Parts: sequence; C-alpha cells; structure tokens
Amino acid sequence: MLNTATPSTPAPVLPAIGNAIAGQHTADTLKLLCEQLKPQRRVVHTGDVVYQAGERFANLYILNSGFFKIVNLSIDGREQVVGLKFRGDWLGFDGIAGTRYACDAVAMDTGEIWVVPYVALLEACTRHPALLHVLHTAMSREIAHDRDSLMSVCTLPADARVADFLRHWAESLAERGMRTDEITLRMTRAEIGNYLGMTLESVSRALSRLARDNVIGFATKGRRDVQIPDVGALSAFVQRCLAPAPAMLQ
Amino acid sequence: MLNTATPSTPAPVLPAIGNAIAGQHTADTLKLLCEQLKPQRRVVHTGDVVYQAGERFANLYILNSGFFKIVNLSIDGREQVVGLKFRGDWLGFDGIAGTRYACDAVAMDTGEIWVVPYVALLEACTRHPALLHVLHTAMSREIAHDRDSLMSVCTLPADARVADFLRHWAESLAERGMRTDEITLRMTRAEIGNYLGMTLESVSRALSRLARDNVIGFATKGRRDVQIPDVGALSAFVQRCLAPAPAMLQ
DNA sequence: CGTAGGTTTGAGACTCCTCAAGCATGGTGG
DNA sequence: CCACCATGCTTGAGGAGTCTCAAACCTACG
Repeated sequence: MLNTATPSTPAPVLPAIGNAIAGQHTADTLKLLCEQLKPQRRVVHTGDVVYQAGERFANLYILNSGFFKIVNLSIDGREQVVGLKFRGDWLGFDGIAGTRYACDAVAMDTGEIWVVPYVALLEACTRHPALLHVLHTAMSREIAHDRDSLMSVCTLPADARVADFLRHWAESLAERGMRTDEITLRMTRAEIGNYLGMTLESVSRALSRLARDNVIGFATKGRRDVQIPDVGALSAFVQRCLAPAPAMLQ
Repeated sequence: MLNTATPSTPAPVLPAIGNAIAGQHTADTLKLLCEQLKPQRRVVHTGDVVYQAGERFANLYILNSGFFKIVNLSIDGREQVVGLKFRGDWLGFDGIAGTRYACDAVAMDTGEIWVVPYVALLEACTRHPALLHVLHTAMSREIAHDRDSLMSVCTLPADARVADFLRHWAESLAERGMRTDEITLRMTRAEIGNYLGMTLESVSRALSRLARDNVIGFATKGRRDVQIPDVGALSAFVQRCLAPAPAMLQ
C-alpha cells in the first residue's frame, strides 16, 4: 500500500486509435476551472481519504491527476465500491443533498485534487455562468454513468462484466488522452470483484479466460498490468457472452 | 396497460408511523418551484413517454404526481430499468451532459409533470439562488440513490433485494406523506426483476417467502397490492438474509 | 365465456460462490 | 544477499443460489 514513485498521470499520449485531440476537452475544462476558481491544490497518496461518509459537506473536489474510488457503506457493515474516478472527474456530489457526505472517497494512487468550497463555487457561477454548466455536466455524466454500471451488473454474466469493466476503463483513459494499449489496474481482484458484484476468484477466472481468448494480455512480470491491443475485441467478447450459441457452425 | 381511473397520488395522508409533517418538505419544495418557474403542466397516462433516449435535451421535468420508470437501453438491445421516480423527483438530468437524453422516462400511472426548460431554469436561478440549491439537491439525491441501488444489487441475495426494494418503496411513500401499510405495485414481476437484476420467477418466489414469513401480506384480490404492516420487519428480513446462520439455536 | 397477460410453483440445469491449496511477488530483517 | 513473511493471484472441486423451461392458475377484459 505504499506510494509508487511514479504518479499515474503521464504526459498525455495519443490513444491507440488516434483521435488527435483526445483529452483536449478534459484539459480545457480543467483550465477553465483552475483559472476561475483558483482552487487550493492538494496532493494525495495511495490510501488517503479525500472525504468520509458522515463528514460535514463543504467542498467539492476536482481531480487533476491520480485515480480514486468511491466506497459506499451500509449500516450493517457492507462495503461496496460504487464508483471509480479519473482526471477531470468531480468528487463530493453526494454531499450536497444531505449536508454530509454519503460515502468515502479514497485515493488509489498518487494524485492531485483541487479543493473547491461549494459556496465559493456557487458564487463564482454567478459571475461566470459557463462554470455552472460545467458543474451540471459533471453531475449529469455521473448520473448517466451510474446507470450504465447498474445495467452492467444487472444484465451481464460475470465474464462479460469484467470485459465491460476493462472496456470502460480503457475508454476513460482514451477520453483523457492517455494510452490504452497497456493499462495498470491499481485495484486488487477483490476490489474489482466488489465493484462488479462478484468474487475475486470469479474476476481472476474471467481475466484468465480473456487472456486465453487473446482479448487481453498480461505483462511479462506480474498480473496487474493488462494489455489491451484492441478495445473493440472487448466489446465483441461481451456480445459473444450475451449470445449463448449464435450461429456456431453455420 | 390501460389507465386506472384513479391517479396514484391521493391527498397526503399520515404515514403509518407518524411523522406529523411527513411530506411537508416535498410539498414546500414543489410550491417554491411552481411559484418561481410557472412551469407548463402536462398530464400523462400509463405508458406515456416523457422523453426518450436520443431525443434532444431541452427540458427537465418535475413530478407532481404519478409514478415513473427510467429505462436504460444498450446498443445491443438490452433493456434495464435503472430508476423509479415519485412525486417531487426530477427527470432528465441524464440529458444535460450530452445534449441528448440517455434513457427513456415512462409513466407507469396517471400523473402530472411540470415541464421546465433548462435554460429558463438557469435564468430563474440567477434571480432566485434558492432554486439552484433545490436543483443541486435533487441531482445529489439521485446520485446517492443510484449508488445505493448498485450496492443492493451487488451485495444482497435475491430475497433480500426484493425486501429492500419494498422497504425503499415504502420509505419513499412515507417521505411524501403517503400511506405505507398497503401499497400498490404498479410494476409487473418482470419489471421488478429487471430492476433488481433477477428473473420474474425469482421475484415471485421471494414475495411468496416474504408473505409466508408474515413480513408482507397480500390483499384479498390479486397480488399486485402488498400490505406492509411494519417496514422495520423488511429491514430485519434483509439482515436475516445476510447472516446465514447467526445464533440459530444459541 | 374465452382469451390474453400476469403470476405461482416445480424440476432440472447452469452459473457463480465457497473453501482450499499452491504459487508468485515484493518487502523486511537477519 | 537471502530466507522469510505478507499479500495477492490462480486454479480446482464441490455446493448453494439462481435461472430456464414448463405447466397450471388467476384476473381482467372483450
């Protein structure tokens, strides 16, 4: 659980399938926010808690670099990873409604977050309406994505869920202009399984099958790094899982 | 699938376990919105589509009465109920980010919605900042609730999921000042199962078990109406499902 | 009164979980 | 430097839970 020396946000690199301006949108938005809000910057390391369930809500956080998980806790002690956040994402929306945060936000790597007091943000929005739309867009995206997660968990078998998880991860990186052909999962199998509603053993088996089918590859050393030569192959794998025996030997 | 003659929002009635001002918060918020926004009112009937995935985003909708489902659609044709909405809830947040709605919103009963053009809402917010906080609260609640749904699906066995679903439904009604001792499920078993990530048969079996354990009851005629004498019993049932064999016979 | 849609219940199949063992990796201290 | 340990990963065997398929029932409606 110690910090790796290298932060997880290398200089943006072209994604495998080249959209030359990939990541530009994220970068532009971040620039706007930084200029308008002059946020306090805070460096976090693996395991650092950005905010905690029950803590009084005051700030939103914008992720400039690093990688974070959102963990929901139930009264009876169940623990559930309900979200994963990358550069450009916001943290803390869950706190607006109840005056207290509803879950934990934990860094899974070294990174930098921008602290934005909610009241200061609202004030800035009156001066600069574009900010308000950026905020709403971020919340809207989160709502839409949470629904997609629910659909994945509800409609996909275990193997497809893992494939879809990797696909989404790769696409998130691509949107931010980062390379997707080899990604480093900074989550254990147990965390992935928790997020996807399955056991760590099932995650491991799913990954093994994906590797056997050459949909993904493993780096020479260790199995934390996953090679994704073709993101489309992951989508195809998902479809194959959904069609039990399509036109097998047609 | 025809409309029932009676709309689903009777005059607010005290909830089973009396919080004398239950529903007051919802009512107050709706009053504020109505006064400030003077929204266009629209009556909908069972099956009416409020908005559709792909349709150009322009409006948000506030639910004054009735009962609605949010349906996500995947490219490959999977269909997933990802949300249920009651009086006081908002519809359409998913459209803000992408300029188009990301899912379908469908009425499951006769009801009334208030149409609020997004740009008009923003304009009104500059004049009346309290509106902005109401909007953000609504979005925040939605985010928090979506996460709770994901946790339910990921961590609870089938029976507990159904119990938790009923508990949440009853609490939603209670918050709005409606009676919770006998509720009418306006969803088929298939829809419930889809929402909870299980088959209609499993839902049916779960309900039968809940009835056998006297956690719920069925009305004399038909099995659409569910009696919930004690919402706490549903929570207890969920806990019992989570503790496989706790202190069985000491 | 017949039909259609929704529900219940059963039996068998299949997926995924549980439990267990063995292996790999990386850090620590002798 | 290497033995040692902790942690995480993989794989197998067996079992629990859920799904699939099928039949029968019930209710509403024409």
